[in-house]
Amino acid sequence: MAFQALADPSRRAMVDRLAQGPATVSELAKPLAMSLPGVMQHLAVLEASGIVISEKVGRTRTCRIEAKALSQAERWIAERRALWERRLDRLGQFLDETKDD
Amino acid sequence: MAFQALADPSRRAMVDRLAQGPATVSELAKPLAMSLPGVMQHLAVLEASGIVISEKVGRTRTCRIEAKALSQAERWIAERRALWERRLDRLGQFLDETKDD
DNA sequence: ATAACACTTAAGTAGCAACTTAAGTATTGG
DNA sequence: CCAATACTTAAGTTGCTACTTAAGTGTTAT
Repeated sequence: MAFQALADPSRRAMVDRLAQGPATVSELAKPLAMSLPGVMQHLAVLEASGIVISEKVGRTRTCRIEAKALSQAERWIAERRALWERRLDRLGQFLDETKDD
Repeated sequence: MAFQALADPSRRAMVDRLAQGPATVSELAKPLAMSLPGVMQHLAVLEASGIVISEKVGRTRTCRIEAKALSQAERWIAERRALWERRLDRLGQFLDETKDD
């Protein structure tokens, strides 16, 4: 669900902003050429994916990044890439070892 | 565009398979409960994102992972996470340094 | 030649995703 | 109190996504 969440440019902009530190919904919305309900919907997707957590105090909701969900997505990619690159390395090694036949 | 590509479970399954090594379109399709044209469309998305490269020889098309595109997506996440975690570290440090006032 | 194989193209459809506007609910400062 | 603030809910629209089937195009084995 994390990749789904990161697939949208507006949501990536929100994550980008939150990487600098917590922000309110309005602060997230400000740079986004979009209505506030639109931002809320994106926020809901980010929260459902576990990438963002928010908490309401008084009338303002403050959002922050949950690093764990980001790590998980990061690791998914890293594992596949590592598998593939290890394969390429073995292939290269094999070619080197057999090149003077 | 990479996150968009990785957002779909069928496409992730294809990447998963390709991480083990190159495969033909039919091989990718086999475990996928989907018509071949459906698989072709997913493949097109993966290729457009740069995550997969394919080459046709004779009547078979062989697909493989392009690690560069995966690294790029991985780094996008890593950078944001690092930024956020560095922030948390600074905060923890600050709290430690001022805890005996 | 011709049949089987491995895609490929085209065209259509159902459902989802990303918005919108309008109206509503708590908080908070004056 | 009441107006402004900061979201929140509901409902509708539009466009895109993930499929499908049907009908190709080359390639290879017989």
